[in-house]
Amino acid sequence: MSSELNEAVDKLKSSGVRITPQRHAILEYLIESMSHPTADEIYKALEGKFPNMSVATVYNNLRVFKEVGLVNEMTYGDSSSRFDYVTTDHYHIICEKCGDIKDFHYPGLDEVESVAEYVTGFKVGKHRMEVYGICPKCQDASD
Amino acid sequence: MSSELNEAVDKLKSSGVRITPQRHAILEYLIESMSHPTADEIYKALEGKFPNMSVATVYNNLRVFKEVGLVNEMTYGDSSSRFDYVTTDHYHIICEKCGDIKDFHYPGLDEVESVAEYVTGFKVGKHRMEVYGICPKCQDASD
DNA sequence: TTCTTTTTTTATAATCTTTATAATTAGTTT
DNA sequence: AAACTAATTATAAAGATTATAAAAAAAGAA
Repeated sequence: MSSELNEAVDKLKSSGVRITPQRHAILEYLIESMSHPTADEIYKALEGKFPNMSVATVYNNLRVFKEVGLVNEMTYGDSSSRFDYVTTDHYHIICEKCGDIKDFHYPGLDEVESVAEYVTGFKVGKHRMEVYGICPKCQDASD
Repeated sequence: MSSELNEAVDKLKSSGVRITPQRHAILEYLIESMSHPTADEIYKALEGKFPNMSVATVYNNLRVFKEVGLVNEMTYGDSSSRFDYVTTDHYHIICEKCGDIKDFHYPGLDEVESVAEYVTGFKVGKHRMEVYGICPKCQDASD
């Protein structure tokens, strides 16, 4: 079991959340797969291990993880949300052709937050940013 | 009729898009309301003028406007997309309590785009950013 | 352990947003 | 006006997510 998974489980326990087999498996998948799956992808990926698991369980637990701060929900124009296991600060870059999502690191946009706060009078909590473009694979494909 | 609406109509005409009464009304609402309405809000707002208009018409035309570049679709975790009439470059700040969305100006994040491009090998096209916080009204309300 | 209580999961139905389809209507072109 | 094209309407369908109630599992108390 990866140390990240251990930490996540500890964080859940200390928040008073029970670790059920389903929860463990969903968390594990989120961490190990290193991807940004939809709820349905998670559901399908765990079908083998839990043939009787309900989609509702996936959604319910993703919500629980979100509330604890372990998971981030990301929404794009198309269809379904994607879920991202929260690690160190990073942003996402998304391919407009194939939909692939990659992480990239960049210092937090603190200045934007303070300007926004000053200009609008809002009390700023967080921000969201993504970059869109064409991934290397799709660039090659169109040659 | 506002000059912005005129410009928008011209842009549509020169893109070969017919100006139907419904299209005109949807555009007008987007520009004059100064808000970030959902498709359904637009539909309801125009019920008086067009009692027989179909929701599909709203969606269809929002897509047309998007393709021409007049309108931006914004998706958040909750329910439905919001549509923003594209004016000068601006970002959005969103109240986490009441959902209110305000514009604020900030220079485009060109550096983030180039870093992302360099690090990931993507060919970058655009980015998206929003700031989240609590609006002045909701701050007062919780005193 | 056994009983009781609470939480979680399952199965299913319902809701809501968005898209697809086919028929009708409106607008353009000749 | 006739023919053609595009837009709108009405409706159904699809897809994602949430709600509900019953069953199962886990935790706590006696």
